[in-house]
Amino acid sequence: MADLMTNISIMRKSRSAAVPVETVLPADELHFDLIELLFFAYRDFVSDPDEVLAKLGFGRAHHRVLHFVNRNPGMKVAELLDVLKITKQSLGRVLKQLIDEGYILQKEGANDRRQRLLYVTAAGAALAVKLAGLQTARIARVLAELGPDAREAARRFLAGMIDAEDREHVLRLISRSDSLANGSRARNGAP
Amino acid sequence: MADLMTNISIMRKSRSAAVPVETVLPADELHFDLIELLFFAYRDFVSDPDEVLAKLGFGRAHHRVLHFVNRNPGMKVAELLDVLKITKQSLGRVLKQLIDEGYILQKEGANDRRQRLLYVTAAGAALAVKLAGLQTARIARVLAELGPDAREAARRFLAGMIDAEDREHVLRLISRSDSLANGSRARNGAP
DNA sequence: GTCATTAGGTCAGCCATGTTGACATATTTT
DNA sequence: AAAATATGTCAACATGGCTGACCTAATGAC
Repeated sequence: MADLMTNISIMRKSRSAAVPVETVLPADELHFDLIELLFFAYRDFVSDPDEVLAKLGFGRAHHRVLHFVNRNPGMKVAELLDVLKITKQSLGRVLKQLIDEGYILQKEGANDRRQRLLYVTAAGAALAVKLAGLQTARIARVLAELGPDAREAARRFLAGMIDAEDREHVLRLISRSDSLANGSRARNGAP
Repeated sequence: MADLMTNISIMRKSRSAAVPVETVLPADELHFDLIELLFFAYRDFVSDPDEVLAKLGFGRAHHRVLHFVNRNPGMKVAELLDVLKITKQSLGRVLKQLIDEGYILQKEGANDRRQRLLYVTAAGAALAVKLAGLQTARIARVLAELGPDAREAARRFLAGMIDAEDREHVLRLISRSDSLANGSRARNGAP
């Protein structure tokens, strides 16, 4: 623990020095504001859906599953596991409930009959859109307040925050969903 | 559940119509990209601290407590509860561990002796700074990639995402911490 | 055609962190 | 003296992560 304090001492000294010292991470440049803003923003960002979900006996875990299945109709269980980065046992619990209650259904893969491709039902799509609508309303209000460049700036900042190794994969997922979701939802809404 | 589908139908129709219909929330304007970017960005944003904390037997809950106490030396338990928006029982569990393991300590309030004012110890400050440094490194990389306006744009976007009722309070907390943290950490590091 | 691999499911139990409700103690306020 | 406040604590429960073990069905390699 003592070695950790060394950093602090270095940082204090660098404050009084006229020229910047080669500090590991100057305390005065810690982005406390953005760290805390991310915490508060995310907390409130998920709070609107939470209320709706609670009435249905669902939680955030259900929301994530429903959201990504809605956005990627026909996705494989393995893909969903990869996106959510949870274990199949954790996924299994919430997925089973969503299936039992009629929000998601599975179809055998055409090529590979081991696969269980995931689709939202009509009710599932409705709920997913309702929840996305709540979050969109919050986002849209902010973007309207901030002007035309805010959206792209937010996109770039958030995309940059993603782990470099995952970033391309995630961005591809997001844009692939963009093109898929509208066309396929109409066809596959109740497959 | 049927009434939920009404929205969908309206939205589908608005797609094929030449003129925009008065939709509740057009599906084509749902901010799916930002919704998902926030999910992935936040997930990775907390992942670096998580690894460090896990080695110490702590979790995210400990991180939040340590962070805000470090940033607001001498804050009251009630204030911390208000910021974190959890119950005192939940807080009590993690706070007790942080105190027992020497990262946080309490002092009786000078005016009101019922109060237990919270301070980080030297070890607590070191850990808090270390964790903030990890998150700062991620943020700094992004800001450097995006140019000089990115920081203010991110601040505005994230601040706007906070519930309107809380926003002023939170922003005051963040700026109050800015002015407090540096001066008081030196004085109160080991009170 | 057999066998290893893959996709997925399931059971059992543990852990972290949130919740409610009830109650205790010390201190301050009225 | 009584009421209100700040904090702590016990007990019980829910959610949603985790590991480990084991199962079926289907595919792919040889």
